[in-house]
Amino acid sequence: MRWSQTLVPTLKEVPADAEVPSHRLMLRAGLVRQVMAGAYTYLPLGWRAVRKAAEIVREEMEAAGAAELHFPAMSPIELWERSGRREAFGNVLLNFAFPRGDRKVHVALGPTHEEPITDLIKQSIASYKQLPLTLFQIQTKFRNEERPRFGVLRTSEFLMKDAYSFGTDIEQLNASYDAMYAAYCRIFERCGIPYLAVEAESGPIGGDASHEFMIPAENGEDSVVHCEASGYAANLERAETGRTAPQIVVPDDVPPMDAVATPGVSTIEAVCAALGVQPEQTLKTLLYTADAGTDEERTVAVVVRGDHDANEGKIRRAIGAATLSMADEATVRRVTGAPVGFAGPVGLEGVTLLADHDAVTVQPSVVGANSADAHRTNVCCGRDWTVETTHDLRDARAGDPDPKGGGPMKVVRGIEVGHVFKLGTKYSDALGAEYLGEDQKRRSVVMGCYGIGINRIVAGAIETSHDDRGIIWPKAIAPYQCHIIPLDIKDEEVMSLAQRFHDELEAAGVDCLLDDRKERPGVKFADADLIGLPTRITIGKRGLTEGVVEVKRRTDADPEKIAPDAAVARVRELLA
RNA sequence: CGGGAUGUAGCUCAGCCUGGUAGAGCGCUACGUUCGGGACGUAGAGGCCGCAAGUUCGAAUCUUGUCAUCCCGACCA
Repeated sequence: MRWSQTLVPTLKEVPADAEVPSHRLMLRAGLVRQVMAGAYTYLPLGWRAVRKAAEIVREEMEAAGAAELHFPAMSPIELWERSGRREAFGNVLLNFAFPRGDRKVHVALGPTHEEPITDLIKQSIASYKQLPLTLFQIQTKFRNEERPRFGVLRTSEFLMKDAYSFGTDIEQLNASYDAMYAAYCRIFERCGIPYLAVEAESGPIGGDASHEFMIPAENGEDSVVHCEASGYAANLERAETGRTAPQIVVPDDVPPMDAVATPGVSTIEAVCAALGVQPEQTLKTLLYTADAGTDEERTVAVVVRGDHDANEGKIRRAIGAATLSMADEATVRRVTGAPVGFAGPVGLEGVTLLADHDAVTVQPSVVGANSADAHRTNVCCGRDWTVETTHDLRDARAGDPDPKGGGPMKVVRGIEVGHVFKLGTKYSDALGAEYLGEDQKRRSVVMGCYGIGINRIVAGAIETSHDDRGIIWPKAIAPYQCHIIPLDIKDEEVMSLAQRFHDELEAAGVDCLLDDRKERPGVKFADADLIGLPTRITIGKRGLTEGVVEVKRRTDADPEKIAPDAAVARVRELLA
């Protein structure tokens, strides 16, 4: 491809709205342009990279035994009502009605495609003999992001590969899941991006097992707890800590507990300022309502150290509740006799009281007094309040012991590029996708679902691979693999050699961008570094008089001078 | 949805406080000189100063409203 025949609007200056490196570079290198918040146009170079990533995904999906199909972006809102996800997605689900004849058609734009595909399976699968089956598609998805950000990393419209597996039982599900997991590893390896497979909560979609594939990156939106020694990796919501229940020891030199007036002081920060203590010397008591609206509804008080964050998933599992939410203000008043901000474990009644492992080692501690505008000091667990045992109830932190015993864990940021999880029968139950088993019984199909954000592969690659001059593309997803720069486009020998390199490389399957603009060398070199194609051939009059052209990788500091006849072979070697 | 900031040429920004007919650099066009890491000169093109209402003889500038974009937080199958 000649530069003059495509559109590569590179930018010398950084657009003011771009903050993260991938966003700035994608704009500067002419890969994308913003249309509105959360929606981007992919220009020729950016789109080529997306297509290359998508093709790798497609190949590996097919190699793993999945068949591609394609859904419309729109589907009837009823489908989403039947599964209960119109409600669950809320404003995230883009949906609208439009007139058709004398009636209204109400559609949703797919944020993912569990509903349409389950409906399809309901219609097409009748027997266990047709299972297992894995289908996938690469499609534009729509989600009304409340806050789009980080350029192309978080948008309201994005390209996603989603695959769904259907099986008769858990064994078939597990086999499909493992095959997808392995395919994902191959995909990210082929794309040349670093990744981490981390244990994850399966979230509102349900299911009982889930992994996220993350690109470690400073600007990632998610936190990953990781131990290199043991290989343990989990996202923050999920990460266990290797802590165990400590012995509760009451120090014998602590004076009796005392009440202090703390008018209007309702946050840990304010308590510390008012009483001159550190957050880790305080305890916070959080009130939750478990299983709201059921017979099992109850109030739960959770005590964690002042500087720690409670983890709702862990609390929910500790008490075996199906749902858990922060208690409302009325409940807090009823239980503690005080407004929000003054709860404490001392004398708290009528609630299930839970404490995190670290909470009982704060001796003495500062806690809320369960009365307005007051706190207690010199509080000791085992003396002034007590629990039978303690649990792991808080978010993991850097330095926490690894549950696999590997040693202190680190917390790193990551960009989620892929997610695999076992759905079970949530959607097949809701939408009636059943098969007839060998035993003559009808059962719901057991499903798994597996997503990859294609745009995120591209943005994530740039986020993790660039320098101060521009992008450094991994070979597999670079828009072109070789950048050919004729320095003097009016010189016939230079130009015909450039064209020859282009044609020979293309014939050999190496795609090339030939910079045929009438620009000064400095401009061409700077743009070449910005765009960051893996290899570059420079052809100049000066070199030709010495009988050489220059070949270099984007990552090389200096070019190598070689005979023109050897250039094509050299480039192919460098790309191999 | 809460908090903060910003909208002036294709891009980065000045001008606004103190109202008087719109500026710079980069980019773009033409010509000349240059020509191996973002050249120089000369001459040009390019602006409902986000939008609306108001105050005023007069608004980029003051007031009110509104829209958009970015950042932090909440949210995020």
